[in-house]
Amino acid sequence: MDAFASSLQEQDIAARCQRRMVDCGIRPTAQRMRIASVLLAEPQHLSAEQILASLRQSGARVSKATVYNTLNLFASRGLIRQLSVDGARAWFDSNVDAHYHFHDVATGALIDVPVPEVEFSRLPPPPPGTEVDGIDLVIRLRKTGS
Amino acid sequence: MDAFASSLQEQDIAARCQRRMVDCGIRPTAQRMRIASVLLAEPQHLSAEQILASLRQSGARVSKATVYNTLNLFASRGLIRQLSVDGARAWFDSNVDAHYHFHDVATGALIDVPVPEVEFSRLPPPPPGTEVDGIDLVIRLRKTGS
DNA sequence: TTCCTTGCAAAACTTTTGCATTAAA
DNA sequence: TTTAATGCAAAAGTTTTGCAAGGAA
Repeated sequence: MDAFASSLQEQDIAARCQRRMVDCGIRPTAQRMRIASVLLAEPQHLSAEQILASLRQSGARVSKATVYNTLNLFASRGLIRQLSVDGARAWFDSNVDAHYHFHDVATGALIDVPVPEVEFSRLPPPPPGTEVDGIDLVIRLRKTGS
Repeated sequence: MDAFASSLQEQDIAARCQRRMVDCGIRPTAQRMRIASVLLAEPQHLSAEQILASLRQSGARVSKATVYNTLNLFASRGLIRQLSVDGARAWFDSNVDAHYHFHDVATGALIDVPVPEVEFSRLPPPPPGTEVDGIDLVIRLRKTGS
């Protein structure tokens, strides 16, 4: 049993990470397991630096380059999803099911919006030679009254 | 008459830029006029570096810092709109009227989608204490068949 | 004079890359 | 043994900032 998966819950997460990585054709190395276990522990949005900090705090020995390269690998294989909500940095979403987002610009908070909460009664046809690959919807929020 | 506004059309653009800057409470300095004239010449999406290159090519003497600072000023005053479609860099949209975008991920092309082309028959209520500040909708496109 | 704006260079920040080392199949 | 993954440092790319100089009110 690995040191980082000491509790039953952590073992569950680790097992699920490994299964999903293999399903995505990703070899589950030690570092990739650590990174996946942080991000896939629950539905959440984390930056590369947040993930690196979390790994360091838990004593894991993972380099910055590996974190970035691994997150790019995960995103390209569909294990996670990369978001562009602000220009400052990339956010990685552990929820790859189709969904949208609320974005509180003041706090930076991102909140998932399930697909059934949004209905389009009209959408433009894609330009000739193209088809819709996906829809990124971000509902920007401000504090009431401001 | 300024060298950069030699044609009648350029004078029109310059006059419109000046009017809009004053309306937004922005003092129309020489550099700001040059930057606004590039971006506001037509509805378009440009990066800071593209604007800088365009200015340099037309012989304007504007520093990189001023381009970035001015674009941020314009965006904060509502003269232009900053877009986050890819993580790589910020895009500045000369069209501040509400609208959405197609985004061809392969080519990077951004195409405006007018508001009437999209209808929402259902939207989630904003979380308590917040209200909707705006809706960013990006319809990602891929080449047909790929 | 006073305040605002600009330019330059340097710094800050995020992300990528080259390459030697290590680990895995 | 052969290939793939990792770590480190350096580089690359974008954006911001400190500060001196210049320009407008």
